[in-house]
Amino acid sequence: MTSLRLYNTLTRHLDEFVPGEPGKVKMYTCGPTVYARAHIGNFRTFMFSDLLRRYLAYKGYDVFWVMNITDIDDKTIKGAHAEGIPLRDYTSRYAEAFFNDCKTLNITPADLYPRATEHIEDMVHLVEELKTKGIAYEAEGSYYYKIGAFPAYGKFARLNMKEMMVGERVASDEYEKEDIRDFALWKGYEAEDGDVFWETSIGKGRPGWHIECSAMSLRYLGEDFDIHLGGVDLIFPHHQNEIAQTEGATGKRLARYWVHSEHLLIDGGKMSKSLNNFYTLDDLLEKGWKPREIRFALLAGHYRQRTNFSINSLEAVRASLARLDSCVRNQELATGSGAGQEVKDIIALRETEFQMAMDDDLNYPEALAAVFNLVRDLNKTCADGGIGPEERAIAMAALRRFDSVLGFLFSDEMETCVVCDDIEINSLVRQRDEARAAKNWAEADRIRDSLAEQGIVLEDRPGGMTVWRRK
RNA sequence: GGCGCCGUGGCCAAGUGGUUAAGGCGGAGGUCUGCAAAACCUCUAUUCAGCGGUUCGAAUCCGCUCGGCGCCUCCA
Repeated sequence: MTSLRLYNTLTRHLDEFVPGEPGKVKMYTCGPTVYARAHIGNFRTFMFSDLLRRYLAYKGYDVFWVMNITDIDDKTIKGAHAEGIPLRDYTSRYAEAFFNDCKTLNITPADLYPRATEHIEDMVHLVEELKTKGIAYEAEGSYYYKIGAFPAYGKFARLNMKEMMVGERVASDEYEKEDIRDFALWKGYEAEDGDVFWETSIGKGRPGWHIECSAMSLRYLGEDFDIHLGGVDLIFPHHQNEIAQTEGATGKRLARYWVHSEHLLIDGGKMSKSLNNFYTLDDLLEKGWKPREIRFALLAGHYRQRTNFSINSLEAVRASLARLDSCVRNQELATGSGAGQEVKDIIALRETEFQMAMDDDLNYPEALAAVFNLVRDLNKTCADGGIGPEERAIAMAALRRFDSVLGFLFSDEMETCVVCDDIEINSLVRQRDEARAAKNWAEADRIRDSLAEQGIVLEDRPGGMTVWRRK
C-alpha cells in the first residue's frame, strides 16, 4: 500500500505521513464550545476528523483520538447566568446534544473527550511554567502571553505581526496588557463571572481560551504528537497561540502535522452562529432528511475546498444513495453461478484506485468515483450472472471494507424484505405474486399501486422473486 | 493595508504541463420486464470566467481584467 500524504499547514506542503511511533497515530481535534447546538458547518470539521480517523484505521494504524470539549468561556458563562443554572448543568446539556448528533451522523467516537473545566490544574501549571520562563506576565490578576518573547509568533499563521491591522476588537480589549497583541492565558476574577471561578496558585479566576488545548493535548498525547486538526478559522489565533504556549513551555514541537478543513458555506457565504445563517442537525432531520443523507452531503467535496450547502444538494444525495443501496441489494440477492477471479479483479482494481485517491491528501471525491465505478462493475457482473455465493461473500466483504471508511453504505435505514419481515407487506406481495402467476395483471397492479401509496416500492427480480423496499 | 482561496457540462464536483477532461445528480434514446422498478448500454463540455504570454504542448505555469469569497485576537 502506498503511503498517505497530507497537506500540512505547518509546512504548507503535501507531506508524507510518518507516525512518531510505527503503527500508531495520536491525533487531537479542537472540539466544540458547548454553549449552543452545533450547526452542520461545525460537523463538517468533525466529520473530516472522523474520515481521517477511519482511513488511518483502514490502513491498519492503531489510532488514539482526543477531542476536547470547551465548557468554559465567555459564552458558556453568559448562557448559564442567563438561565440562572450552574455552568456544569448548562454545558452538559449541549455536550450531550453534541454526542447525540455525532452518534446520529455515525461519527466514530473519539477515545477521549476531555473537558476544560476538569483540567484547570494542568493549565495553571502551564501558566506558571511560562511565567518562570519569562514568557507570561501578570497584570491585575490576569496572566498574559508576551508574544514578543516568542520570536516565531505569527509564523504558523503566516501573519506579519508588524503589518497586522489592529482591529477594534483588540483595541477595545484589556488595556492593562503590555502589548496590545498579547493574549490572555488566565483571566482574573471579575464580578460578572459570578460563581464561575477557581481558586488556584496563580489566583482566583478562569482560564483563557487557548490554554486548555495546550494543557490537554500535552497531558493525553504528549509532546510532538502526530496530527492536530481543526477548522481553518482556528489557524489564527487559536492554533498559533496553542503553539506559542506549548512550545514556549516545553521547548518541543507541539504536533508534527496540522490539518485544517475548510468551511461549509451557505448561500455562498460563511455559515456561522453569529450570522444566524445555519442549519442544526435537528433542522434537517425535522425536514425529513435521513442521517446518512446528511452525512453523505457533509462529506461531499474535498476537505480543503469550501463547499456550499443547500437543500438542493440533499436531493441529489438521496438519489446517489439509492444507487448505492441497490448495488448492495443486488449483491445480497444475486443468484448467479459465479465468475470466480473476475470479481476479485474488479474489486482489487477499484480498491487500489480508492486507496490512491485517499492517500493523496484524502481526495475523497476521487475516492468516491472509484466506489461508483465499483458499483457499476458489480452491478454489471451481477446482471451477467457472475455473482454466486462465493462472489457474494467477497463483494459484501469489500463493500463493508469501503464502508469502514465511508460510514454510509450500510445502515438500519436500508429496509428491504431481506432484513425486515413485515407480515402485512409480505402477505400483500404474495397475493400479488399469485395474481401475476394467474396473469391477472389488473389485480397485481392494484396491489402494487396501493403499496406504492404507502411508500413501498416493489421489484420483480429474475427467477420470480419479488422484493420490496421503502422509498 | 497585509495574507490567501475560488471561477470546469443544466446542477454538484475531481483533475493542476502531455493518451478519448473522473464520478454523482438531472436529461434523451435503447436493452430487460406483462407493465413497472432496479440494473445495464449509448448519447449529453472540441472545452475548463475573459484576454494576452511562456512552451513542441496549458483547464493546469506567468501577467492583466472581470466575478465570488475567507482570515487579520468570538469562530469548525
